[in-house]
Amino acid sequence: MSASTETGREPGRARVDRWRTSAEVLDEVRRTPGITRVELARRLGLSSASVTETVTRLRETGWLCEHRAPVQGRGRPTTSLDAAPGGPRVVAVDVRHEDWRVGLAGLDGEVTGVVAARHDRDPAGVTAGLCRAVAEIGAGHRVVAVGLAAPAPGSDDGLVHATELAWDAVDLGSVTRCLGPEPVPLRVGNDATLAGVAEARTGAAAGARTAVFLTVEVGLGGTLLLDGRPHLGAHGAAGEYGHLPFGDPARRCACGASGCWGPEVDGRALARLLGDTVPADPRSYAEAVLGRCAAGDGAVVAAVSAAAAGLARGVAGVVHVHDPDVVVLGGLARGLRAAPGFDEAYLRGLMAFRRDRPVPVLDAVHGDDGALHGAAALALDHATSPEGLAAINPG
Amino acid sequence: MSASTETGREPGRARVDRWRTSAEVLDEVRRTPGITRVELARRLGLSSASVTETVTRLRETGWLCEHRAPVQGRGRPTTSLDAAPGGPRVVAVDVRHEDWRVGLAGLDGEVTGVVAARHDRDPAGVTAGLCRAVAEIGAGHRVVAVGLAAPAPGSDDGLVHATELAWDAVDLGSVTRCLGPEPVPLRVGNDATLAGVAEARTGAAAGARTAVFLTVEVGLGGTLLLDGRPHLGAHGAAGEYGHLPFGDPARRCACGASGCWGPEVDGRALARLLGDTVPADPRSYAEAVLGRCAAGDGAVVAAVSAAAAGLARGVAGVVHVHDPDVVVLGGLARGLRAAPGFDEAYLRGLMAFRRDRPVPVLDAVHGDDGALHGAAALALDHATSPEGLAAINPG
DNA sequence: GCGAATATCCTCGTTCTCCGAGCATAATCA
DNA sequence: TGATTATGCTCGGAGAACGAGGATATTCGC
Repeated sequence: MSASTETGREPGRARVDRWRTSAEVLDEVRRTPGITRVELARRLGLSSASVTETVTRLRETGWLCEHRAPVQGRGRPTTSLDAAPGGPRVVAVDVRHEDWRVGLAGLDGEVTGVVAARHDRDPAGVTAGLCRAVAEIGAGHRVVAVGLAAPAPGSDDGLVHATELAWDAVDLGSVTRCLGPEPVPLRVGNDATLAGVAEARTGAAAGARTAVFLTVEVGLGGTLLLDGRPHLGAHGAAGEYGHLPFGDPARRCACGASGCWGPEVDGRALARLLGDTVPADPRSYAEAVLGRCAAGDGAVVAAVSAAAAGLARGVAGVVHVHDPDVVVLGGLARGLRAAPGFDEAYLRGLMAFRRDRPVPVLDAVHGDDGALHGAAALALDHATSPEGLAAINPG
Repeated sequence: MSASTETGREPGRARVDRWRTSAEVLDEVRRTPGITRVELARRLGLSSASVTETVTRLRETGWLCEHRAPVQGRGRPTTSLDAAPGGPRVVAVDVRHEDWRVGLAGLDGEVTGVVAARHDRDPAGVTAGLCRAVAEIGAGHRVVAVGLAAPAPGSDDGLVHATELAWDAVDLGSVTRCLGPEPVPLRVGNDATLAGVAEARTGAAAGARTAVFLTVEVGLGGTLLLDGRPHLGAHGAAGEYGHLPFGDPARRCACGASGCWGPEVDGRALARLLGDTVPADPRSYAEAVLGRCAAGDGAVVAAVSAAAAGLARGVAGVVHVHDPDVVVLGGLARGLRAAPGFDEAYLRGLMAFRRDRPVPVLDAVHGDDGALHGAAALALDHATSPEGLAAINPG
């Protein structure tokens, strides 16, 4: 409806469609590295003849390599498929409040050769620095897409609106132009969203059809992941779990509403519970408090437990709405989950029928690299889509 | 992972794939009845040659009919596509607490010839009655699928687990066997979910990419709709919005948790606010109260407004999480939305940046027929999918 | 150690979708 | 009435997936 500008799709459906099976094969290999040809044929419902054809093409285009699979029993041994070492690459970028990082990833999604630098939030400076780093990292590789994580909603045109960095519409499109004369597509995603994507692909929620990722930094954010893809909402603003009114209705939130969940579980909440003044940097304040909690400071333990209970109660509510396979907690939420009282509060918040088999609540495994790894996944998603493959392989 | 039983998909990918474009065409015609061939080609990126081929096939298989489109200007006039009058049909069934209804629908989704009867929740009796009604309504038509709405989670095997009807695993598969020797697929969906589907297809949320449907009966339920498809969750238990802890944490809910939203906005909440005893039938009690509210009874208006404010506050929270294009309210929620104070409480509950353009909150338009219409949509979804079309058209 | 059994891979000819080009058709405009 | 314009139809070609059958590489049994 609203995409009338994008529908100038010239009749080239067949050009794209011929890569559809290849895209599905690459998806399976990403999901299950080392998958055998036989298993691949079974999952996709392809005949062995078609697998031969498709795999041959993906080997010729550099994506896949094959090697003998360990023999299982009688019969001719099959081969397993993996990302080819010299294959196409994507560049992953994570722009954070005070620094940025750039890395390189292949089909397996592993980010290597990470380069980092601090920045002063000056758009021109950041752009120039990123350009250099991207060009340097991508040199000698066939870079087919760039994924970028930022404290900003997603975008495909390179315009980044990051209010936290005071960036209105900074054009980061030039970052891809340093890679060569050929245009390289750039995908931008929200950092918390992409951290969730990383967990859903290769982290604590790997394999989950429905997963919820929640992270506490300053406030609380997250994303609903369906088959590893984040639900972004109508305007890319979904996932504001921190502004569910689970808290005290009398307490105003900086967002303009009241009773918000986020300010009840982060560093500001801990300061309030401990009688401290509002911390300038709630993130590091909270880390310090969690450290004292682990050391066994009685008053601190009580405060952290109170925040943890508030977090747990809300997680139960979120479970009721989404019915996920798993809930993954990132950032400070991991520390709160470890606090005494979390599990009890979680069970108490669940509907009775769920208590026998409560939805698992797990710690994120990507840690600080979640957004960067998610950015690589975002770029690979594009590059391995039928559209992306068709764009890379003309003719 | 868990669907290892279903993967016995014999290499027949091509058999199914050849109907993919046909399925897309049928989807477009459902979305936009009377769509022209030119517009169709534009949206799907098809050449006119391919449109000719696909439309010819869908005319020959009875799905579509064509007639001259009103001329726009110069040039050869195009034709518009519609559901063929004599085309394939689906049967829609809605099983409710005390009665059931059965109707017939074509590609346009309009349910006609509805037959209804009361029942006593006896599985055998209901099955027999439905069988007769389905056979009678389907007689003389080419019925290609049956959709069934029930107060139960979805299923594809005909086994219905409806705790509210005290049905553990009632097999309604026989309902489709009355239609003839050929097996007809049966799809079962939750009634509230399907009411949401109906709104997302042809109701207040038509065209929305992301929509939220919330309905208040006894308690509060709903569903998140993505491109008209409900998010069911890992176990089909998603959408328990009524058990988000938006309410008073001191108030225990029958579900086992506390502070649940649902009991704060339904008939039980109204009774509490008015100082009445807990009503035996909260649904009809609430309707009576809403009637007195409309009549202007002061105390009643205050009570209804309080419940409406609780509903509105929670709707704002749900908006923050899902960022929908629209929120649709069904059941008693419509009455609450009309109460004084709803809009103000909704705006107050929203994050400040959303208040300039608040996500619209609209009344459901399908009324009591939502679940029945959604069941028809569910059946049509299956019948017009590539798999469904391939199953109907052998060879 | 060697043939039988087994499971997989590859080759070949067929089928079917979608396409582009060119022509046919049906309206408006002058 | 003919020029213009937009659309539909026909036809041959490109390419994906398939089924069948032969080739290949392993284990099993003796």
